[in-house]
Amino acid sequence: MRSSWADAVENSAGESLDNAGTSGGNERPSAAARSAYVPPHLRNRPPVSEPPAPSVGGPHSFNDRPGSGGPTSGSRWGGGRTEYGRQGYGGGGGGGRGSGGWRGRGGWGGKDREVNPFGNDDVDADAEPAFNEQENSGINFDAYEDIPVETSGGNVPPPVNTFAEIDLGDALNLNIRRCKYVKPTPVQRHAIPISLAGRDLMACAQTGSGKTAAFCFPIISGIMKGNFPQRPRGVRTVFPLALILSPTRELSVQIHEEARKFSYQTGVRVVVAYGGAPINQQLRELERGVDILVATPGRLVDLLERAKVSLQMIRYLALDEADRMLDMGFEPQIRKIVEQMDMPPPGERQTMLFSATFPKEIQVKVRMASDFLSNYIFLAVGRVGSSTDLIVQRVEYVHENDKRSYLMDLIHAQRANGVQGKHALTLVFVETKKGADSLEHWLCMNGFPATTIHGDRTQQERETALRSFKSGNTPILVATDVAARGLDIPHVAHVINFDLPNDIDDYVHRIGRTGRAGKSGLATAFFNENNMSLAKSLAELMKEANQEVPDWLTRFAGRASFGNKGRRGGGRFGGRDFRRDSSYNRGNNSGDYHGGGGGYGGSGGSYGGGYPSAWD
DNA sequence: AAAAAAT
Repeated sequence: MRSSWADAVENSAGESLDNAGTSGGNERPSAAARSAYVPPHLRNRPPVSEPPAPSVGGPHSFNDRPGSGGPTSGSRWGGGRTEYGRQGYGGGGGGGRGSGGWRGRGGWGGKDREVNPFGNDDVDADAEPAFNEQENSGINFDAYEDIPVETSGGNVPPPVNTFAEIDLGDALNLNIRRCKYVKPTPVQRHAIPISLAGRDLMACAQTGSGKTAAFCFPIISGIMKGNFPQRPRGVRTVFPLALILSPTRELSVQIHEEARKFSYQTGVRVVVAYGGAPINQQLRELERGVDILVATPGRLVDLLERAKVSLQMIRYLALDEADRMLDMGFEPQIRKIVEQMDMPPPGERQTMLFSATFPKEIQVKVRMASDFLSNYIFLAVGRVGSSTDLIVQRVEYVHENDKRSYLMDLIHAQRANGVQGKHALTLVFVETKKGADSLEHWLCMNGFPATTIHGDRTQQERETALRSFKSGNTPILVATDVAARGLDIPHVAHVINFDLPNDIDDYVHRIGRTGRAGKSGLATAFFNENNMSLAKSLAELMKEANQEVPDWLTRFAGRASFGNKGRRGGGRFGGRDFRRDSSYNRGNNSGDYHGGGGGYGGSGGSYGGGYPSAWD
């Protein structure tokens, strides 16, 4: 009954933007309207009219590598980009509030004016934003109806239904309109009031559901309205008020781009710092003043050790992809930043942890209740577009040696169906950096325009590859897990797990690169004997998302001898508050959380032993 | 075991 590869791709690719699978949908934009959609983060770019004509040099002509004859975008620091570091605009400039900190030195005034991150369609801050586009927000809100929401902790502020209900301030409200956000997504509805109330937060919301805005809005609003002590001047150290950490450089860049839009003409300045790029330009940006610093951990530690940045004025700390930030590889760095530098302790700062997944092990191991958070609220918003029916998930048994030929079938089917191109991007995940290079080379040799992103490439190559993919010039991107989390790439129609990850959470994040903003997508996985440890959790995840689970996978999942772990308390939500798990409210663990960090509010008693665990 | 993240 299951159809062939080619059928699978044809069927899903043709409808991948239409078969959202939810009821209603009568207001879904037409195909024509959709193709006119320009995602927020691309609206300030020069229009990509036509891809450069492929040079006659063969398959490599689409490659973005140096000397390959592909499109040559300017490098971030090579002067090719126009949206950064423009000088000589004359004086004036925005600055919603004229007090305090670096603004005393001139703020946006002086030589440079704040560059409009919304591009040319927004000529004047006072003018009515252009609302003549077909789409309103790019978000399919039909997909967000009846999302299960779980909150726990004491005195949880009630959710809001509109942005108007929240007093975020005029300047920020204007930017929300410029972003064409008409109403908050579920995670925003719940998280923003919690955050505005000053509460710490651990938030689980599925991929593509608007987490960035959920933590940016309260931070920007708080900085605009807050009265902060004058920050030291005349020293070469800068004192940001907010810190946003993320696990990859590209994600930090993306968060920075979003945050710049949200903070446009609010007087709040956002700066990004990450490795692999020359530090001097980042230092110059910092010295011009910084309220919100977006950074990757390594570069931030470097800046702290050089005393270029001090965290002693931090009032807001946000960890995006927080479970990744606190896993084995990152935890020491994060602890150093959060606990061993000059950052104020929990309670004196507001801490927000966001992720689409929150394995219980992370919550427990790091003991975030007492280490990172103070009297926090746990929020879980059911997955939309990630492991729901918004993403059609397929898994096929493919031996290692057959993978390339299967991949070729998939891509051929897409091309034959005429859906390859700018609006049907294919993201292929592999396990290793070498594997990524090798597969990219093979695809190019076979006439398929592919590029690759992984940690062995230079930062310039990585960013060029991502741009080339996003623009559709190179509609196939081969990636390692560096691209698994957080990246918002519109028009990814198909995620292929050429090599499956070992961890089901990584799978969730990977397939979440499609089905963004309530749109649907397709995810295909190649499964073989090397992936047995994933069988049980994968089968459970797919079943939970109403996906068709092949019989052979169900059989593998049932064999305990494979050391299957199952889904670690994932359940209907992206995660759950470990405080609700009875096993952590008994025995020697309980003291860590009830006695340690000041508890978690008045309703704590209801989480005593014996709480029925519907998810374990 | 691999990937990511400072130089």
